[in-house]
Amino acid sequence: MKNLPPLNALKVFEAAARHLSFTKAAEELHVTPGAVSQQIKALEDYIGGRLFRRTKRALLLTDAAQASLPILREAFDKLEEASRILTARGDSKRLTISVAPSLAAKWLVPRLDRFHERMPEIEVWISADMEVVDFAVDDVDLAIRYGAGRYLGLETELLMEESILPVCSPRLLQGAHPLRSPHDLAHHPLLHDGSPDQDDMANTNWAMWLKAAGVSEIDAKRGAKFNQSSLVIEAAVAGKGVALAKQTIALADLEAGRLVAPFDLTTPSNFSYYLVHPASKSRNAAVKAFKKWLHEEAATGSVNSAAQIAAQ
Amino acid sequence: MKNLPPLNALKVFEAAARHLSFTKAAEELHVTPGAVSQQIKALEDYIGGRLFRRTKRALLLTDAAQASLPILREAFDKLEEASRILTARGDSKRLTISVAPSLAAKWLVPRLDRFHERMPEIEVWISADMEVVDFAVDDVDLAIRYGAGRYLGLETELLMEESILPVCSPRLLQGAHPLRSPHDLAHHPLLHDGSPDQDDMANTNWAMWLKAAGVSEIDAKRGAKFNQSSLVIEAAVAGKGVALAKQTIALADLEAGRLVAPFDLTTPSNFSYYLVHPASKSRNAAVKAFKKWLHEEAATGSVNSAAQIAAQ
DNA sequence: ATTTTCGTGTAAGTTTTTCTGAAGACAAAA
DNA sequence: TTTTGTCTTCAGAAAAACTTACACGAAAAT
Repeated sequence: MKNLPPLNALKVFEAAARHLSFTKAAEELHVTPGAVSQQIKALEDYIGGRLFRRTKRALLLTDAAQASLPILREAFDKLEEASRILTARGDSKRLTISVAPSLAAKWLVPRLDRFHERMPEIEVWISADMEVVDFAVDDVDLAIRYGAGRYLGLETELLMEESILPVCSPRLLQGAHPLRSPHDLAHHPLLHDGSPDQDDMANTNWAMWLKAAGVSEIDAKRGAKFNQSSLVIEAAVAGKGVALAKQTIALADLEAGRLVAPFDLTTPSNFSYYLVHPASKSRNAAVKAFKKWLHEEAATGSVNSAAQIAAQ
Repeated sequence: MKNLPPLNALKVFEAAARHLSFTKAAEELHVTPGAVSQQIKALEDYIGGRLFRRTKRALLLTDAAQASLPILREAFDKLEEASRILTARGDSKRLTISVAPSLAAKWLVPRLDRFHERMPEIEVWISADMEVVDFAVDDVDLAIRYGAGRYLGLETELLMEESILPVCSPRLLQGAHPLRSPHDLAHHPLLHDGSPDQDDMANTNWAMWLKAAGVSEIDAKRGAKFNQSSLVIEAAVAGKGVALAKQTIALADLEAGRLVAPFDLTTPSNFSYYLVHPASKSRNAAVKAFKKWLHEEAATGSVNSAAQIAAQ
């Protein structure tokens, strides 16, 4: 019965008309300018006329295009509204995220208010669990996992890489045995990260680190061991010794000055943080929005809003 | 900036919700029920909830889906309106069709009012010309050509096949030498279709026809020759002899009783009618509508509106 | 109570559409 | 003039949509 125009072409046209620039529209839509050009051409073929007057100076809308624009905007506004209604009901605005407790405490939670600012209508539930979740059983929409990136039957994408570095309270830089070189570690307890997800490959334990640093006289087994990365950090903040910490987990305390990195020797981890979810969740609008935000946070690095704002 | 839902899925949902049936929606959209089911599922994944309650008895809308529906309808109405505005300007509502004069006179023009009824906003211009059009030069949107279907660089699709049969005025069935068998043709002038697009392969000229009918004693060269198929028909209607006519061109006069087919011997032509246009026109809404209508007319066969209505 | 019919759901594979990447054309800015 | 920015075009790649084929359950028919 109906005779609807090509919808995606209209969407592209609306963006191009708003910016009066194919390039800008392409950016907004996250496609190449060529794709925009082709969609506009398709719509022009469909209507049998031009939408833009391509003058030497600039891009101008034809009268018909100009006239259609307000109506088009209304239409898209209504589509968005309809989408909002559909998305808002039931449990759909609750997003359940499964994260390891340390990453949750030291990385995700400190940033979460920024996501809430952006999408106040999405309620985020953090499920911090040492166990690996079963998407089929638990009602989890998205998991952030630290590992090698192989999760069969699930869609996986890299969120950020991890690296390892020694950190300690700034107080340890002064005092009887100030930390100046790796050899000074002899005078301080070592704090070990024994979290179960610990990368058992090279360079994430003190033995490996000391070897890489060329220090042989220190017993790598010395000191306390913690089963969560965040606890290692807490111990270091309390001045209990020098922790070999995950950079990501230590970041907030480093920025706050509660921790310092005494040596300029950071080694990459073989493990990284991955976003993992079942294929069906990949189309979910809330999951998409949260993933996008996570990627932005990971790219920004800092926990500080200021840095976040400056980066934009 | 914007966060639009998947537009095609919304379109499918609107149709499915309106019919409360995936199958009906599939018919309306000219796709299979499976395609509808998948689009609905995609939208359900996107919103993270269900759109339909699948009860044992029937398909019911969820509250959210129900609530979104009126807004969705408004949105699509506005999109249609925008499309109308875009299509209505300039020369876009004028469709120029290139047709051979005989087909124009005897087939297309008698039916054209039915297209006008359906799409009153599209103004159809008939360009009846013996010459084959050059789409680049003439401002032609669509051509109907009689031939073998090979037109390089242009999109081509079969409209209908042609067949050849002898026709004459009903008066020739009575009188001194009534036409009862092909042998009776000896007493009547033969009318020849010498139009330049004439199929030069077998069975479209009297010599071939007579041979096929097993008549050897008649001189196939006898009688008048016309350079347009429609003129042959006119001569036959006027009782000037027996024409070997294209079925399509003769149809209107046969239905009106001005012509009769004295023998039950119709032979297919090697040529057919093809719709031809440049690739860019294939997306044009007006061209699409006209092509669709042409196909329906070709399938219906009859010129009569009554038959047309009955067939629906 | 079976069997048939009808409609939805799912999987695999194909077709169509859309997009990218690379190059070209053209005009404005340097 | 060269450089830069923007639109356009093309072939090929990627993604989306669709078809075909079949499974399943409920309603209708036998």
